[in-house]
Amino acid sequence: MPLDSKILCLGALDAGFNTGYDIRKAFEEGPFQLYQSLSYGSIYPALNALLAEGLATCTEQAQDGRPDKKVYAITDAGRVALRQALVRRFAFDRLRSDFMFAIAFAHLMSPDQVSTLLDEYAQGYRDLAHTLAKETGTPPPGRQFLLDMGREGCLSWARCIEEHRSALEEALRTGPGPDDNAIKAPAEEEPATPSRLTEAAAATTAAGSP
Amino acid sequence: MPLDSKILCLGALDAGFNTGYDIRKAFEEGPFQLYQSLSYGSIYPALNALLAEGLATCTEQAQDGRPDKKVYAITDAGRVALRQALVRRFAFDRLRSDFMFAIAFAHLMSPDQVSTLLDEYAQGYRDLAHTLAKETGTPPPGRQFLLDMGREGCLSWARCIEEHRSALEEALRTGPGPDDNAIKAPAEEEPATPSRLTEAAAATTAAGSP
DNA sequence: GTAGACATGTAATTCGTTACATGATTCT
DNA sequence: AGAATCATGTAACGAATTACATGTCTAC
Repeated sequence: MPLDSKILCLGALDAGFNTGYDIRKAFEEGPFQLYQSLSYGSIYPALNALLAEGLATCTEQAQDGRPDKKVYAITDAGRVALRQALVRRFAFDRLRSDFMFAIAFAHLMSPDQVSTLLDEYAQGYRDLAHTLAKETGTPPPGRQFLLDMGREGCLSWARCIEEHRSALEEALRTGPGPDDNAIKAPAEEEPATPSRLTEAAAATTAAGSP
Repeated sequence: MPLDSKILCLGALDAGFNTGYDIRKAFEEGPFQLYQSLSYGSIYPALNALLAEGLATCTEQAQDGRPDKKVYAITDAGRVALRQALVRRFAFDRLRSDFMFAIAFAHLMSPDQVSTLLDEYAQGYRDLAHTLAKETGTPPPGRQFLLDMGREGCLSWARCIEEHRSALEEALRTGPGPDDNAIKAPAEEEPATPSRLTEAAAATTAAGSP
């Protein structure tokens, strides 16, 4: 039972993001980007649900050039619900990292590919730290904590990569044939036919592109 | 297009986890726990798909007391498919942290609740680091990198919490009425009736429990 | 005796994302 | 002219978790 989209929206409203469009930005580029994600397809239905349950109010605002806006606000009932959700026991953090999983199989890649991957990965975290550093204003202590942890966490993760990559890259250079084991002796059970092989490779490539 | 369950299983097979049961442990308690998750409901169908596509082989093994085992092995075609998947451009890491999101709303909690939450959170990461430190053997350099990063990353995140919590806890003590804003002046638009209020609170509570 | 480890699998449900639909305005 | 920003919403789709179903053996 993780925090669901309704609670996430309620939190965003409490933090001062008051339209569907703004809420998405809060999770995409704003203070919550590191810790949760939420897209339009979840936000707008959630907002309507909150409205129906009396946890939020809405005032429509016509604008000069721009399309009409629906400005939402959290109600007292909404704050009660949010507080209630914050008392529950949380599922522990889950980092979904395709990068790290991939690096586990460095022995299947060329050393160059590994190095490029590590460059890109570390840079991604440094960029994230910079983005978070740009957040302005004087938020309440909790959100300040969020930003501080985000900045430092990203930087120290990037530093950690740089500290450990040399050992990895060294091991790949000196270790057993790093990349040449492309086709080892075929397994004796079920002799994978050439047709099967290409079929499988083609399927994988096709699945990746669209 | 994140790495899907088939690729994840392929990776686990390459890493030497060769039954559905073992693969789950690799993602639950083993070297991958920090970076990906996968449960039985995904693993067994994925394994059968890999078998059908010739990316893995399977030998059934009857056992003394225990139930029968299906021992899988990655094929050359499987290794090609895995390598192919590792070349793609990855979606950037996404940390799902209900803890951190909750702490953003520290101003809605009692200082005690915040402190308890932070204790629990930091301890969770220290425990994780210890679990990872217990991993034995001499894995290939990529998996060693995974373990090293995991241990240090968890520890430095825990340290980061301890370093920043004092500022947060201080701000909550000295700041504006920390917890007493339970019910502020009702919003003038849409005067939330008492019936609506309790209704909403009840609905939220009910939604959380089952 | 009862809880937990070992072991595999399926089906329903719950989610959320992606893509689509619409449309004016401003910046390049 | 074309791309990007602002702005809201829906429907189809995909993917994973949860719960269910089954059964033995060992350790407390």
